[in-house]
Amino acid sequence: MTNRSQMTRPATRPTMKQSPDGSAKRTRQHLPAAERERQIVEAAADFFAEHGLEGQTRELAKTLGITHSAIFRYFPSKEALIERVYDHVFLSRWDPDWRGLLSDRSQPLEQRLIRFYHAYAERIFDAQWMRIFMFAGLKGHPMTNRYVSLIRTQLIRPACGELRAELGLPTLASLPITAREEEAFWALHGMVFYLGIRKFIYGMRTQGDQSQIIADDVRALLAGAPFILRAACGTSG
Amino acid sequence: MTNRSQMTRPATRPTMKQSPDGSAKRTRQHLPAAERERQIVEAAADFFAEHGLEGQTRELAKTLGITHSAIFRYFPSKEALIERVYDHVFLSRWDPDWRGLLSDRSQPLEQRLIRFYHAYAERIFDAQWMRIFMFAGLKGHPMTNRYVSLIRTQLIRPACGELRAELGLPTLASLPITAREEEAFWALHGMVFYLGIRKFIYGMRTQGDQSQIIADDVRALLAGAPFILRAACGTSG
DNA sequence: GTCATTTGTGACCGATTGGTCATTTGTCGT
DNA sequence: ACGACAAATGACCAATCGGTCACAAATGAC
Repeated sequence: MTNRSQMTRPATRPTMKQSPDGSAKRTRQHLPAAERERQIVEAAADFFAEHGLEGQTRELAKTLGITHSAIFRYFPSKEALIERVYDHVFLSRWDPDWRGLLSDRSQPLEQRLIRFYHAYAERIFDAQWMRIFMFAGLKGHPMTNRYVSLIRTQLIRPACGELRAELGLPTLASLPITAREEEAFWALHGMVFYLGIRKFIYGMRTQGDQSQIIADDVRALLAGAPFILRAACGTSG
Repeated sequence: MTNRSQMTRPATRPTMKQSPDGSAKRTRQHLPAAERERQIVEAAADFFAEHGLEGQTRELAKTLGITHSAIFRYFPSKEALIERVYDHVFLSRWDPDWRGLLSDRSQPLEQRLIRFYHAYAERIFDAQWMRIFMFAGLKGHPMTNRYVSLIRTQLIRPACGELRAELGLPTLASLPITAREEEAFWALHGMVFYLGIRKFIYGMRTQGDQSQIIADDVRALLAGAPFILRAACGTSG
């Protein structure tokens, strides 16, 4: 479980008051609405990542030291809270600069892909992202489709174009992209993504240098891809 | 959603009786205990695969045309039913012959891996397997760990040994396996597995010839693996 | 300090949940 | 045809769920 929440959340532990009998007792704490809302979303992201989207609001509230009624002051329904969690976890974790990085022909494609997947893994390899994404996918949430489209238009297809250029093959504009060459880069994506699955869904402890592994993955694919692309472009299937 | 259940389940549609007023009315159906139990497990596999392990027993019962009380005649608790579903879905979907196939040096490793992953995909690429496995993983069920161990001992490590043999590198017995070379084959596994994720978790419609894709994946990895293995064996890291 | 504002509480609601059990009803041997 | 046994039902239970609301209690402006 990530500790990001505890690190970014300001230290607002409930004040303690001394009871007449001497026992410490936490008093009710009133936070500014905006701050409390932030806290709830962040805590909900951790909570739903761990317990699934069916986790109870009462238990979530307990991790915040409030009652579940308080949550409904900020969100009209649990579903609305979950949508906010989606936004919080997924929105703008995709760096628009990555699109430029992939097309930067001043460095070899191998280097670009290694740099990209290094940065990408850095962004999405945590329990919040990986697990909530899986929960959402299993639930059939449309967010999943939006994400897949993003990957295809911003990563897979550009990468196909770049590899064609590096191999001196026709451009995507002149020769339509084939399913087979798209699949080559989906394969690379799967290699990296599966690292995250093993770690955050299977709960395997990671072994080996992740940067090394990602670099190996990229090099392996680029070693085999020329054969695939030349065949795919030749037979167009 | 797979139709396997409907195909293997015998045609035992409830008998219809004519009511006095002329409307058709289904009568109560008494099945032999063993047969009903089989039906419940198979229906539960489909049901939980679609709705998740938190799906209600009442709804599951509805798909069988019985009441949820009947389920508890055969299973002491919902949890017990789920365990039975795990067994039904996962047990003996791993073909022990695969271990021999991987070590059959009468054919090149490329062919062996392609044949293996073709058969493997055939077995696990359905909604029951893929989705229930993900649900179980997210839940932290120990079955996941057992599965990963199986893959490692029966697939990853043997494959590493075979590739070393094909490249004329030291045997696993003489030079310990490294995390880096294991990761090479986890990468291949991830490529194939991610195909299933896209199809059954993301709900993407498949495009392209799956056999072709798997063959491309294997060839790509084997094209890049020699570099990885030689480096890993040389530096032992 | 005082008081209005607004944050948070706790009791409550109705629907849903897994699970139980006395009763009903199909099925099969005779 | 008929009884005995097993299979299935439906009413019921207690716990849990998301959500509401009247009220209590911090907080900040003055």
